[in-house]
Amino acid sequence: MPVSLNESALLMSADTHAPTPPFYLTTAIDYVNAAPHLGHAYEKVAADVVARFHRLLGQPVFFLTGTDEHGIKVEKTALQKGLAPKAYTDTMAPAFQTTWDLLGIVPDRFIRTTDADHYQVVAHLWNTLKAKGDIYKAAYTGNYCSGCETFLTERDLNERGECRIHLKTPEAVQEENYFFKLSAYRDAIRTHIEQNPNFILPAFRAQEVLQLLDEIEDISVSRSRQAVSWGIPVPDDDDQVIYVWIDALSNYLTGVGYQTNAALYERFWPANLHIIGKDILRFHAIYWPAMLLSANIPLPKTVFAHGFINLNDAKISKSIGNVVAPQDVMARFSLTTPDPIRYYLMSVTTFGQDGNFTEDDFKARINADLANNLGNLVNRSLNMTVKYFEGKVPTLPTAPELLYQNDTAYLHQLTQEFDALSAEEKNPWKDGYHFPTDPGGMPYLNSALRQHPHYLPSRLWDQFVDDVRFKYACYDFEFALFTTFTHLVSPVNLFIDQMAPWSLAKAGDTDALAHVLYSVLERIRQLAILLCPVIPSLSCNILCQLGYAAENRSGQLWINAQPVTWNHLYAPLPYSQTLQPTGPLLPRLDSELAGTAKKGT
RNA sequence: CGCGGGGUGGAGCAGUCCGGUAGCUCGUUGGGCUCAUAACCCAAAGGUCGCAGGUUCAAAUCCUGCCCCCGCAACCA
Repeated sequence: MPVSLNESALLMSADTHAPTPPFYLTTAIDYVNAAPHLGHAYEKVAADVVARFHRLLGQPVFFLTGTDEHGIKVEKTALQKGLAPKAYTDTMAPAFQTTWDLLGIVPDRFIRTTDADHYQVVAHLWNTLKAKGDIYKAAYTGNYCSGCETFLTERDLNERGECRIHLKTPEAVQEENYFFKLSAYRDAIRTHIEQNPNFILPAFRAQEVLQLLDEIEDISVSRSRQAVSWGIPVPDDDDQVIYVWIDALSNYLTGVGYQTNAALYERFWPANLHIIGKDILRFHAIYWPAMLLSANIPLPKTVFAHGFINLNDAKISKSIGNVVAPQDVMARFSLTTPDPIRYYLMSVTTFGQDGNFTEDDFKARINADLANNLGNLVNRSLNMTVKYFEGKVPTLPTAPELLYQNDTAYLHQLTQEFDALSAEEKNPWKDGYHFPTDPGGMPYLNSALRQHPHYLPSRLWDQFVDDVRFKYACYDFEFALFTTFTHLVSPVNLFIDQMAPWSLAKAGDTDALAHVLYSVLERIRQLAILLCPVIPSLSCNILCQLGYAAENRSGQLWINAQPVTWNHLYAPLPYSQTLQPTGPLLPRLDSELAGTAKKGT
């Protein structure tokens, strides 16, 4: 049965009527000198979750990620391997693309800084800045290490000021380079940060940037061709090559067709969100806006600096040798879907803070939330429907289209009760995530369920659903997921225990049984949609098991060849739809089932 | 005296602004149920809230001093 959507009638939340403006987001582009690991994946997963969330809201989304391929390190590595730089990066870029593909990350474009249109954009931007008078030539003094044959930065030096690799004090070498008048934009950027509290997130990072601003000087934006030949040439100066800043940052413009695709560019620029690591905040919060201001291009709305994922409390690092690729995790746990990794990365820590990946914690979280709580809920519910209703969605007296708009006595009662709550209880998320509790210590929703087990519809449920949406919109993935599992998934399990459908079946109370199971299946359907930004393939699996023709492709879910949007939350499960149960959603990690799955794959 | 964040039951955290029975998730133990993936539901155990003083009838929460950890200060995702 096709899903019938009547938006105006079915929508419960007024603001889902809000217009759906385009949403453009980017990740940092990865330097191709090493293979992608869990840390790279973290940022891309987060970006993919944001992209899927905004697609779910019905917004046109453009999601850009890619690789940074120029520079001395790539040049040297290529040389060691006996390859031309481009030939070398041609072997590295696909490693990133296939890893993202494996993780279900679906960018709208994968940009490489070696792409032809990017050369065009960088040259254009350079000329624009130069025409503005913001690029000038001056002497650059750097710490040159003859062993490395390159300029070193502070971090390349040890406590004694020596090159960490060659243990030699680098010599101060001077060369003529082009500089960008960064200092000219100091005040404008400070003002912009102060007036736009969402420009740099989390907020404490904005404070750091404001401090940094006091110290900035003009930056060198080119290198001599002898020092670095692998890069985009400076227009009209064969001796100079554009250094990383202008080259790498401008990928965000190239990606949406700046100078090459006016329709795309005008639709999506300025970017809504640059997701970056905390290590490169300075460049995105100061250098990048300065260049854009100079070129008279509107600034991005938000730069979000995320933290790093540690591995067993240690920084992921080649020298420590604890680099773990997403593929390693999938192999270790015989995963057939990347969703556990996605779920773990998004729930392990508050986005913006550092997180920590350990095998034990991974196993514990995935088992507790995805296998036991959600997976078992799906499994037991479908199982009972097969057993008691021959695998078809039970039929209720009320037409499904009316479930979410009928002002039944029950809803009336619930509404009254809800309205009687104090303001604080109605908005449990004010300030510090307060959990209103009944005297038994359970969250209020559970208390309500005890008293009103036939809880379709439920304003409390919708309250939490709205809260989940709000948390996603704020990039608070941890709490979006926490709320989903604690206040939405768990209560459905509780509901089943309270109603004991197996007892109803024995007593032959078919009406009550139908109501209970329909309610449960309908909630499961909603949960699949709510969770799809993070665990799209499991969500798709659930919808398929519920009997829908569902697909997970192009970075979103589809039902009957239509993209799933937030409105689908209130397009209830059709009666009599035939379920297609396929067994446990996700085997417990390290369980016998997991072992079986291992043999199977 | 650089700026900022933090030290709460086994783990990870909330609560601190606006003092008043110490809360959540996971884990552990016991019980229940049987539809289910050793699952689900219920209950219990477990903390002198970094240390020392002070204010107060009352301090995790306010004041003072001290100890420890972490982030930022030109390119490590």
